[in-house]
Amino acid sequence: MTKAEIAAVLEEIAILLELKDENPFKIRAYTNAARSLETFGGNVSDLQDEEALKKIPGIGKAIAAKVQELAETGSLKYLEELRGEFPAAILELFSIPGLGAKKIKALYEKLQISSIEQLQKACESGRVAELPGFGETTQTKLCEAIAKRAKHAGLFQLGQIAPEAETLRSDLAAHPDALHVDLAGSYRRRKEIVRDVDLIVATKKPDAITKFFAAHPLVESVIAQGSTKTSVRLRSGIQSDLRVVSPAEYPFALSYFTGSKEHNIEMRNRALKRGWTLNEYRIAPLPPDPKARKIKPTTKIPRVRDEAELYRAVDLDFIPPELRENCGEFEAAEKHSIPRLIEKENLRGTFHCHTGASDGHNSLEEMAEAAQVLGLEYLGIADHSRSSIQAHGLDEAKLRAQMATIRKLNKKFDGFRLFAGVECDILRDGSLDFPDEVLSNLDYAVASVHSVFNLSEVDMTKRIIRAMENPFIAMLGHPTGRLLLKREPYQIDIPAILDAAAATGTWIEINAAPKRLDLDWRWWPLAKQKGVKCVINPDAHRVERLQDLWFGVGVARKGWLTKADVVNCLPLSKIEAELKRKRAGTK
DNA sequence: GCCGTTTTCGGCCCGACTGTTTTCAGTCG
Repeated sequence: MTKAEIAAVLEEIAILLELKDENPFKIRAYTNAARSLETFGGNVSDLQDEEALKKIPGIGKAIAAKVQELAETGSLKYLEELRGEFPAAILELFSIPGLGAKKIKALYEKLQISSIEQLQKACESGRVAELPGFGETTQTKLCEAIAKRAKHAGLFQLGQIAPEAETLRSDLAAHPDALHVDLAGSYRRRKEIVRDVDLIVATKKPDAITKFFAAHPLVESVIAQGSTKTSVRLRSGIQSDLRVVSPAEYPFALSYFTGSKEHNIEMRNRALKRGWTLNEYRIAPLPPDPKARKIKPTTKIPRVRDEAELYRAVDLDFIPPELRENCGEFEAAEKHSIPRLIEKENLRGTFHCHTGASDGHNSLEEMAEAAQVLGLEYLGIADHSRSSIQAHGLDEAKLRAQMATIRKLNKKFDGFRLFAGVECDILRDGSLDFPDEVLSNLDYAVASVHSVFNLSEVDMTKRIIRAMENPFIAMLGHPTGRLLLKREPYQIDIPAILDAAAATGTWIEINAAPKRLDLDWRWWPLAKQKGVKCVINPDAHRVERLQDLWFGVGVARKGWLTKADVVNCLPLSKIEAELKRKRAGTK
């Protein structure tokens, strides 16, 4: 069982406990444990050691034993017992907005409804509106929600919604009554998957901003509208929430709605320890507790005009939004050891791009031109190799021809260079699609898996490590092969891959295409610790997509990487020597 | 069920919005 699968089981337990009307804090404990496990950087094999498990925050004795049982046997008796108490389809009701555990329980007990289909019938016959706590409006809304369910599946790739999010931000920022505007939420934290788009606006005229937002051309329908919060559905199907606050409240609102939830809880705890209460509007002194035996000393509340001052108020250095996942950022901010994270401007070139020669859309000249417009000093061309038939992979002759064209083009450039490479398929047994004498003529090669995804973890790991051991493979492309929200990663032992990368001097790619963002940010602190170098590549198949590098930088920042960790932050004058290092045997 | 500078029991973030109520429960983030 994978980590993600085990986390999903814990989530399911939480939902079933909710249906049983269990102690809400017990429910939260399971939800917390699931989240904590998802962000845990270790290996699945670590999950079989109860002592190691208990060190993960939010996992204590009881949950550790359950995770261990899952990791060892692939099933869990406790879960089976819980599942036995409700029909299986009842869980799908949680995907309907407006329905939570209490209402679902009422529907089940009073009307024996345990699936979306049954709910739809009951709504149509008017039986739902008759239940206590329900009404005509609720019944109509449920009907609408069921009809729209497929379109609003609720999860989106970051890159899918970035254009809409940025448009809303800039249009709100241009409004004369908007004093500050920011995108918050998981978008600001650069999570690879987002559920909604959060916007915070500081203003003295909240009504004007709210009206402007609700009437924006990107808004399809208004879900809820109050004095401080407006929720809408955008044309793409994603939900967007706007909060309007006063300028004084702005830093608190921005911080609060940026999250993550786990990060916020820790922030509040830190405020509580100082005798304050922190919410989305302000820091205030704690109201006196009549039960307290002695009066708690209160620290003077400092002035907070921006997020940096908010962190300073609780004795922390500023924490960049990408790190706010409660994964060690508080310890680092306390010790003044938050690294200076990589920025988009640090990138000087990139390596994994395609042209019309394989499955891309633009010529070498067009790709080179676009890279220069972005301010890059070099661009590596890595079209597909011959085995990738579906992507019109290049045979040896075509590859040689492309190489010759690149050499010729390079004579014309001033202060810019194209590197001739290939995205070489890793075949089933770990051998490469081209022999060494072909690879050795290129400036570099990316090795990637594009076929036979269903090997066992052991075989897949061996296969990829064998490819990495080839001296002409400079970097490993999209290491897990995942397609976000579409295809699961293949089974692979990432720590072993990282060890091999460190031992062979092979760079690991952050594939910046929004559908991949692979290798995932959660692994990079471990990679860095092992001395593995990162390379951020857009895997661009057309000129516009070179800009996906921005998403890759977001992943690197979430992975705590600095410009020293990312090889393509090196200028043209230094990168060539780095490319030759591995094939020369000097790592 | 987890956790610990109010610590091994007794807390556990908390405010906005909606709809069904007539002061609040449920849902959501």
